[in-house]
Amino acid sequence: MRKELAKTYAPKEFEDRIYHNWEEKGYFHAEIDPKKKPYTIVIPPPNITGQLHMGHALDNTLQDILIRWRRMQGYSALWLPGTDHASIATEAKIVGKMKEEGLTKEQIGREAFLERAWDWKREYGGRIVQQLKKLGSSCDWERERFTLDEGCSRAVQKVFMDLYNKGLIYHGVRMINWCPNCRTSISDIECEYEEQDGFFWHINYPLSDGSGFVQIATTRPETLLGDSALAVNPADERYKDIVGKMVKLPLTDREIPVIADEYVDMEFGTGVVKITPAHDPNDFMVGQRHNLPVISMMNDDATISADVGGKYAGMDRYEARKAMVADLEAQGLLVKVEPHKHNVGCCQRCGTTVEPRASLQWFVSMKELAKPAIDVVKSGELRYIPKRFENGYLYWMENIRDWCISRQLWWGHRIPAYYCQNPACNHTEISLDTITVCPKCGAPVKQDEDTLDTWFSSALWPFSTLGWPDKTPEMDYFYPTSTLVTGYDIIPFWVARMIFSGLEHTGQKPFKDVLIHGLVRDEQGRKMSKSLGNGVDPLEIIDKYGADALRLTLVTGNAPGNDMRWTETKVTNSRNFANKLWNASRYILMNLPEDFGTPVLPEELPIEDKWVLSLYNDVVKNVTANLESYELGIAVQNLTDFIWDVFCDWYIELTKPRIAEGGNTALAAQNVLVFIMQGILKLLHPFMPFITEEIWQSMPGTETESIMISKWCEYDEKLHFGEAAEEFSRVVGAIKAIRVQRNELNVPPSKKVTMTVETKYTGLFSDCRKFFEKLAGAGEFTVTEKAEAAEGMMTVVTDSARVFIPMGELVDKEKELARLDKEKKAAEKDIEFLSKKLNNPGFLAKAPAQQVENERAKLAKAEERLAKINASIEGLK
RNA sequence: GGAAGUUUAGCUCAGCUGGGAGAGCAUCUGCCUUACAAGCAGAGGGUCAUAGGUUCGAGCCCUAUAACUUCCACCA
Repeated sequence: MRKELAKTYAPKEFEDRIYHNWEEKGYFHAEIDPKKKPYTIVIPPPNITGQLHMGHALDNTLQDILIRWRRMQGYSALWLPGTDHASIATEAKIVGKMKEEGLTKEQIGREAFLERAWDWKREYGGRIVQQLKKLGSSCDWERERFTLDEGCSRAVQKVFMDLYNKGLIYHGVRMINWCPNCRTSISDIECEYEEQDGFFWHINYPLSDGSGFVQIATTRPETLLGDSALAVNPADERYKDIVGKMVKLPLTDREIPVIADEYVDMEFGTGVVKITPAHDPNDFMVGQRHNLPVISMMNDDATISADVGGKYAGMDRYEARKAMVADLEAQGLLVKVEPHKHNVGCCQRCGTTVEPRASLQWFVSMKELAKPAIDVVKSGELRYIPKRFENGYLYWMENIRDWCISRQLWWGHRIPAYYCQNPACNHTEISLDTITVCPKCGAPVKQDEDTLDTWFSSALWPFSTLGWPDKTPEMDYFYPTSTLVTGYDIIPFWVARMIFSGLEHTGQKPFKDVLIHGLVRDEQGRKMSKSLGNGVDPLEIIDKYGADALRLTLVTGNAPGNDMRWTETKVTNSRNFANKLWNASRYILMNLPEDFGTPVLPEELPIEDKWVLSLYNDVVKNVTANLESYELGIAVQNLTDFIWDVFCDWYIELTKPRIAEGGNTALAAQNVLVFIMQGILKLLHPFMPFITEEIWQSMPGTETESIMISKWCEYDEKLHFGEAAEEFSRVVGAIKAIRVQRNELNVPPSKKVTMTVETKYTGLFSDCRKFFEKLAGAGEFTVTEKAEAAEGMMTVVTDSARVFIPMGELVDKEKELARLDKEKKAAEKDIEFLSKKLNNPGFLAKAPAQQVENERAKLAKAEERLAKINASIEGLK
């Protein structure tokens, strides 16, 4: 039983119902099917702390379009969904919540804390999934995964162990970025630089031998407590004599040497640098070269440590800075203070100024892993769309630094390293299973307290979700995945790491294509952000306009990799299009006989049917080709243009007189209408899944109960009627030209006028009489091979016809002549342009034959038009 | 300091391998034509940032310049 289509387009009435129905029927589920080719997308797992924003909406719309399209094409299309545990973000949320209760995580301990975190995950982790469903995402929810679930955890441990055994993971003291607020290390890319106004403090360090002072300049005077040396450039004549001498470190009783190192820039500051190996990456390297002690002067929360802090111990870093500067000034060691703009590293998550810090952490050694990941892109085996994003990727990979993967957090994958507590053994064992005693000496072991960077687990996402490290049928069938869709902002964080991880652990690239999209910005082109409060909530938009309108908006006029601006008028346009489609369907449905079945195209088709079928057929080809090349914006443009301009504004109008007429001509029109409508719905389904389904289910003769499982359209040679299409465009051209003139003379559309058409295509125009009546306001209508212009007649000239319309006083002879003269000039200009081209020997010799042929045809048309204009002018005179 | 992107109609943007510039919105004109006023029929509006070059032919390719944006690096 077909469903009646509601009178007005009200997406809220059916979107949720349809989604539930799809889910119930299991259409989202992808099975391993040897008869089908696989097409796989793994979702960029949203954070469990996240709420759906426009970036998600765009990202998931693109994925859903690709998946739905491939599914309809007959692929076993798997869209594998899941969420990310988001270690720092989630832990911060839990810690924040506990703070409200007056608790810290240390107070309740690791186990209780993790319990709370899991509770939180159970309660809120599914929010984003529900929101993705609102968008229409056709993910295989039966396969939903979580980066911290058992399988993913096993993959993480296995990878950790393998890399460790290969010597690609090491435990060591290196310079890392420390966030004093999150109380953890963060990786280099999690550190964002921000220009801040600061100061340059010039400080005198007294020479130990009392022979004077050495002036240094620093932006972080408090780090002086960790100084191990002063450094000058070996080539610097100014300081030649002091190299090797000792200076007294102010505010302390330590003495430190003056050393010489190439690293020092003679031009900058005073040419003398204080070396603080524990708190600056460059100083750390200088320190290593000169065997300087690494003196840590700060605690985890950026307070001054008790070991070296003296009276400043326990003070916050900025408090200490103030106090120390005051003390230096009091001692006369502060020379001057200059304002200084500099870039300060900030924690990507919380914005706190990070503290560079030498610290014992786990690292992935990157050089060797990066190499195949570079090759696979360079060789074109794995491609970015658009290609330009390969530059940034390759640059990053070629200049890769080791990846700090340990985090001083509890929510995450605990590092599977066990340290023997027997100092004489001191063995480190990496184990997939929990162990309590050292396999070497039998002494008790202690597991590393730290967890791994969230991105360590997301790097394995394309294969950990398919069952790796086990050899699963899923791995065999769905891996490597087909397309990864994501924004350019996480190429280094995620895409790059998946690529080298996939190659290293599975021996295969994790995906074939990476489709990159841009950011959705606000109306003024600013990034949407929480702090600016300029974000647009996709759920509100769905509520107001429907998910289809939102999806269409996000994909229309957007090229891969480009940012787009959000404006609400774009959504209303999309909604208007949906409304158009809705009403076109209503027109078709209300004009069908009760017993209408599957549409069948008659053998003999009238010319307008051939015309529209031909154009439709082209759309099938173009939409498919543009989807193939990831030009989703162009594909949808092809579709909407055809549906609105050709199908609705022309073809449906053309069918009205035929349906009124009844009989065979009506029946043919009904069949063509339904045939094309079903095709359009299918082509549009990936972009606008809900409305197409709702209409589909009210269409007669559909091949499947749901459009989701219908077969994608294919270009059909039998529907190509090139000549008929060309011929019918003459009629369209004439109707358009008549409309222009009527409009110009302010003739109301309702006023019927007498028309005499002079043309050599008399059969064609006679057959199309009803269209002139319906669409051009023709009353009496005569077609002849030879007619004459006369007084009081409007003359409409096209390439293929002259239309004479007696308008009485409405037509002023002089004005008519002037208008025709203008058209004549235009035609002459065309002819001149085309002749010049065709008389150019270079053009004739070098342009492709088809091009020359096109230009000749254009010239012939222009000449024909000119002849008609001339004849009309003569006739009027 | 390095790299990339953008610059096309008043606004937001398309324009795929080079063949006389497009859409939507906005503006103006006329229409409640029995699917749709969330609509229909029309109109106006562009030295495709600038200067060179390649080519028979350039919005598209090359070089330089300018403005804006972003990413990377980060000098104490």
